[in-house]
Amino acid sequence: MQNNLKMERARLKMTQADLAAKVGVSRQTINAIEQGKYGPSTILALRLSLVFDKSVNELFALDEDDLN
Amino acid sequence: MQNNLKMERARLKMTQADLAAKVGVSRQTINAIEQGKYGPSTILALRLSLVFDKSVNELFALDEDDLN
DNA sequence: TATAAATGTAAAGTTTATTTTACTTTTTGT
DNA sequence: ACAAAAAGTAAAATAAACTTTACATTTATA
Repeated sequence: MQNNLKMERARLKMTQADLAAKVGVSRQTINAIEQGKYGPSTILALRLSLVFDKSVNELFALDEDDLN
Repeated sequence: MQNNLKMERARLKMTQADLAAKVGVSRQTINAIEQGKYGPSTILALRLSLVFDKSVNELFALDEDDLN
């Protein structure tokens, strides 16, 4: 799964810690997701959607591996 | 977290087993999500988004409990 | 260029998502 | 009404998300 978190976060000039606090997870979780180590829960994706004012589909996309 | 899976699935006249097969999870997972027992991963939410041709934000919504 | 802030990373632990098996209840079709 | 299909449920197991602590590296700034 791909994502624009790093870009969107830069757009809002937020640090990983800022974002983590805003969506209620640890800084490491944000970091891991940005590094593509794993994907978020849908609840977290929706919270990020709120913060960035972008749909989950705009923030996250399936890549080849995820398409079946 | 709330969702319209049951509705959307009805719209496409699919059974829980059909849907499960199409998105690559077990029938019980679809059932549990429809019953609100837990939320899906973002990967699964995106796959459901594909099947129903609806955005993740249209399919799933945060409720009071999830808003902080 | 030194220091602070931000980011990356890793291991061990907890919680939540998902599977499998199996059974019960409800709905649909004849 | 009966049989078959679909949906609901539950327990035990595994996998994935997330936390905490701790430290190393990179980037920004005085």
